[in-house]
Amino acid sequence: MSTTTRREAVRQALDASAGFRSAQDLYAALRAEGSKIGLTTVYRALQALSDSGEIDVLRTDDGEAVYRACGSESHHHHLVCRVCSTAVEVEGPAVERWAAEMGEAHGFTGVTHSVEIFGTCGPCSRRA
Amino acid sequence: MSTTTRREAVRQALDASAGFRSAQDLYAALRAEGSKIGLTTVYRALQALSDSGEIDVLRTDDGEAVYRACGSESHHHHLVCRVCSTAVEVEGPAVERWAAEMGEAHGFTGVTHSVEIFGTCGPCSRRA
DNA sequence: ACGAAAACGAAAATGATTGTCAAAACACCC
DNA sequence: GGGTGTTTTGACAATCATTTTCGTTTTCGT
Repeated sequence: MSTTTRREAVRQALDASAGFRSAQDLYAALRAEGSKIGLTTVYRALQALSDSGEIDVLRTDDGEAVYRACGSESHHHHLVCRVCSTAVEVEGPAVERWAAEMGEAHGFTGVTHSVEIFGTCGPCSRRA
Repeated sequence: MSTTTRREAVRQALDASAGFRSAQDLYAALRAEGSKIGLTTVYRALQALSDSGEIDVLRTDDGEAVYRACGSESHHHHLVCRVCSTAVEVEGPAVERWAAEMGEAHGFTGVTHSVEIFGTCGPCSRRA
């Protein structure tokens, strides 16, 4: 195929969806499209993509890792639908500042934070 | 004791530590103290305690669930040390408001959020 | 085209968490 | 004290996402 091959296929599969998807999920989708890709490779591609900061990762409540290709390369957070897992990128300068201040105030160094907002999106709410 | 003995044992083990601990971890600690408790029971106790809101749960980056007995019953977040997992409870009214607003602005309903701050605490920083 | 190095994929291994199920602890009544 | 039904418990097996392992195939530089 084309360039750094299979990784591209995974990235495209992610680009094609608006929300977060699990590795197993992406694997199934790719196989369904006829790709002969292996599960191992999907995991490796996702690992590489998240290491290089090209995609975002988070953990669902039941411990499964889910991934998403994001529009902006800069720091941001997500508003995720519990039902269809569609995600909207949001920013909150105040939150960044607050987190940094809290860390400093308690003598912590190398402070980072994780913020996710969950809810049911409009369409899914109406459908219920 | 009305509220089962085993659950109490787990709660006390949690109370005794300042940070987040994993189920496996607590199980090992209890066994080390001579308790004949089973792993299954530890999980059941933690489940029950978190269901009733008596303890907080979060997932580490590698997907393991960790628990903590918190001082306040009200909504709050944590500043957690990456090294020793000691946790400080913090509040951020501004963050709560921001999360709610974001959800509303995008037509989401039943909005909740998860916020955790990570860093290396003073003592652990110095030790490095 | 040729060999080293990197990428692949199938199957086995890992490790946390959950399900099963029979035994033990308990409650309540006689 | 003895019955009897309910709840809790824990050893062990089952699940399931994620990792490892390890040949095999591709990619690349020359």
